[in-house]
Amino acid sequence: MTDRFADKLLAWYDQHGRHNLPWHHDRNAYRVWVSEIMLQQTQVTTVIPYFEAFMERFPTVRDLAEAPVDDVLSHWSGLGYYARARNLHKAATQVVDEFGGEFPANAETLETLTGIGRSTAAAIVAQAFGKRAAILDGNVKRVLARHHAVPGWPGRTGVLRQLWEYAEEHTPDERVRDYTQAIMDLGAMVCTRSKPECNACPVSDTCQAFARNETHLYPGSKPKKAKPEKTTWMLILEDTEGRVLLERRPPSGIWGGLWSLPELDPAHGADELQQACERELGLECHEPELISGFRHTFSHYHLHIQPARLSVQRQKGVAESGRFQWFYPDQALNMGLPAPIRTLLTEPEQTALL
DNA sequence: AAGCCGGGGAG
DNA sequence: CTCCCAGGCTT
Repeated sequence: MTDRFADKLLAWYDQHGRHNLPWHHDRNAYRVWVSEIMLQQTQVTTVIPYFEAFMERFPTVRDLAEAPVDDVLSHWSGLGYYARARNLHKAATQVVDEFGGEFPANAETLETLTGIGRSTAAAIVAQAFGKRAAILDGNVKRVLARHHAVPGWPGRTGVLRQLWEYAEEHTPDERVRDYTQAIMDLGAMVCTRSKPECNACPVSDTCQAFARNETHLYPGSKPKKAKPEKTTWMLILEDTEGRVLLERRPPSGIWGGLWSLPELDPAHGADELQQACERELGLECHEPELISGFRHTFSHYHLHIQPARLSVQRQKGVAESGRFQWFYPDQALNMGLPAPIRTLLTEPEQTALL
């Protein structure tokens, strides 16, 4: 490239970039790696408090590798995409067992670690080791799609390949660490999704979308499809000591590995909950108290959650075996809970009359 | 190539 | 409400 894209970006970054994010301090491969995983599909402002707490609890990759996965999930609770946490824990053991606790300094080897793909590997190589590597996250996709007027949704293979080519082309040999931060900062602060501040952009003079006054057309938007609606009963089962029953979710699938409330099929009417609890959970309960339901939206479907509280008078065996366990409220809140379940257990719930 | 996998910020 | 965020894995 002869348009000095990187030089202009770096000059802007020196003046206006974000130089004080938590993972910029005490920079090492471990901290960079954790931040990159947390930042996948997650905004910076959301990540910051999670990153701080996580580093307090797991200061090194060995601390992480030696920790119970439940401990890792509890620190991920509310952040979403929990496979990231499971993969992070697994990768930590890989780093310790296969690489003696030292992160590999090249992208190809980093990609053998669970949860690290092409862009994350490049980010670690550049940020932690200062070696040349091209990244392509959501910010960079938007900047490059506009700058080169690349049509189409970046989820399409051809569009993605074209963007990777531009990403490689613009990545400089010098100051790669600053450059990767600079192009992400530009995307986050100037070349924003809506109403970009092209007046403040250091590369607007060579931006094709800006020249055509068509920044709003790039990048192409994702084709949307309707999300199915699902419904479930969520049971707040309390024993005589004030403990609540939680169920560990299967290791894969939605909320994989997290502790959640026992559920019942929505085909059951409210008047059948007592029987169902006894038959399916082995719990003799009092009358259910219905709590106002709410809708929770996932990336690919909506879930209507209908909570019901039942006092348990006698256990007849089944529960407290395998995946079911009783917790005192403060214990429960220290577990890896899905965000809506945490809210449900925390907020003073409004009760609806049956 | 398309689906799966969360939760929240911002408009 | 919609859109998308420092994506990767599975099918």
